[in-house]
Amino acid sequence: MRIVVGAAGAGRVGLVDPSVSADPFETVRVDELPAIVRTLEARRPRWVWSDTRRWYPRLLADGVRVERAHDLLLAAAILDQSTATASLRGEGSHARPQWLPSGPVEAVQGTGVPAASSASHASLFEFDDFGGAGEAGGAADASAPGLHESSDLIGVPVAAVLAEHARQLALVASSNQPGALRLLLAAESAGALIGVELHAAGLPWHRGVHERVLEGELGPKPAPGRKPARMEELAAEVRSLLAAPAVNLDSQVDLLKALRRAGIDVESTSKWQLREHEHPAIEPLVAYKKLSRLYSANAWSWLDEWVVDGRFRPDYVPGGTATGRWATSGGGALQLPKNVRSAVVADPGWALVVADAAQLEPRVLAGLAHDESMAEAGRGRDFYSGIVGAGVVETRDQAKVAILGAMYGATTGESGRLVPRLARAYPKAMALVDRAAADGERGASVTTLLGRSSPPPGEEWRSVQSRASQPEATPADERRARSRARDWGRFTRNFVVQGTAAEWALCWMAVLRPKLVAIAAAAPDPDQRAHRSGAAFDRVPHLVYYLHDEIIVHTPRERADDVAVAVAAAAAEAGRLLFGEFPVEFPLDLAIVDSYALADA
DNA sequence: CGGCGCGGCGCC
DNA sequence: AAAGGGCGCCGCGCCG
Repeated sequence: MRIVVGAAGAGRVGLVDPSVSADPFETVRVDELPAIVRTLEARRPRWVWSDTRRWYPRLLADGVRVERAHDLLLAAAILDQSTATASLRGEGSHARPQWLPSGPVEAVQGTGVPAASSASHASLFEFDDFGGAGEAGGAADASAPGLHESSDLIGVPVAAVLAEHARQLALVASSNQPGALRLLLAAESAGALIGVELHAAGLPWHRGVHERVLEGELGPKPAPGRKPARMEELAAEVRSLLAAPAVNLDSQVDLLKALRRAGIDVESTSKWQLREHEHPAIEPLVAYKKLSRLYSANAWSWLDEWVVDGRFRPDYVPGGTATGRWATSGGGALQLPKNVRSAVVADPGWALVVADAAQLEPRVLAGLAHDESMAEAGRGRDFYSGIVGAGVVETRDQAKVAILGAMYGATTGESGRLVPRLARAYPKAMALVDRAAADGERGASVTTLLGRSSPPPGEEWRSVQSRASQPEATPADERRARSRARDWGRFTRNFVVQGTAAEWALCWMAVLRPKLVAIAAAAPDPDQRAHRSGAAFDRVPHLVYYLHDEIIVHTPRERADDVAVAVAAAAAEAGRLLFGEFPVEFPLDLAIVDSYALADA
């Protein structure tokens, strides 16, 4: 059963069961929505709405979780780009509606939900009607090129939502691969629910532990306007050793001049170039840069801005990148330096189940290409050792750079030299990525296993290519065109692997999520008040972090073993959803820990 | 003053 | 050790 949700006049929401009628079976005030959703959820519907990131925080704030959704915004971004639907879209009934922003998925402003509390959230439901007054008029603005910060898709009339849902179902049904697309849209929509839940739940963050890390590396918190003591010391040392008493180490231009005057022949100030030179100033300079990064990105001001009541709540953007990986907006959640991860600490009585998929991308490639030899190398624990065991290369490090080189399109260095050996051992896998690169080089789209397609190259790219094919093209034109073509080919080569890996990860989480709910239900908490008070995650194991191929579940300690079993089972199920009975394995590195920092050990 | 491109670097 | 793909955030420095 599906229930389509949309605006139905001033301050009201209409609920439609499309299998029965196009007219709402229920119309409620917006503040009544959580209650009715909670009731109807017992029938396990798939909720169809314009934009999960607009609708779901308001429900979750009242403690209402939903199991299934269909996110029209994310689904449209996939369907309107996919080669699987290419022959159908565009005209007539397949035209994308004007209320649906085109272009990449962007951050939604103002979805931040305060820490779960029992306060009334009625005010969170006040939305502008479709085309109504105020900034939300963007929804009715046919010229709107992208997703305006102010556009508010909860104001779209339920009839328009229903029509778009029908359009999408028709596109899927008449596509080249309806089964795969259905799975992708379900997984993408589950990801949207999870993204909102990750924000609402927050990552448990221990300010004291974090501050001890900072003091250990940087020294005490500096006074306003000052830099940390350890950075000042290193800066003074560098200035002295470069004989450049006034150089500003934070200025790339300034620093580069000083380095060259000191006889260090570098073209940039990047760490890897510096490391190729011998000079006493280099070690303290690299140390300064590392501390500078920590100080500006993840130190005291980051703590003040991002950690509230012991939780880090980044804004996740499911579908935020071309390949289907997520992005985040603010907080840098996907770039947390390893040395501050010790601050991720389970609540008392709780544990963290940390799991990452070992060598996910090469395994996905083996499955995509149906390369039995490559899958065989991954059977068991360590994929790279399997390649060594098969006699393809001599060392694990070689296996790793060769595989990365094959997936990223390396042409030079050790990686480039090793790739041909990989190609001889695993011709099917190599042919798949080579084909993806060749498609990209001629400007064609490539498509993941489940049907997400790469964006076309831009106008500028096409004009560079067409200029090079003119009779009067110069050798420089041709070189430039070849170079740009190969750049795009490296993108499409990686796209199919990275994008399909993102699909695996979405399926992993989508399968896991109801298992976590079931674990809580199987051993109900004696104290039920927490649920009724509106806190969605009290006593329930729940996802608190997601990083491309890695997840963290925060769970009552006595449920941690069950959670670990569920996480592993979900990984195996995800493999079957994508690759059926093809024998590619997806082993996890999994740990039950109090602190994220302990999961690496 | 804010906006933006860039170099650099954190993560996968 | 970097190389090859995907990102976001920071400070700097230039621009209007």
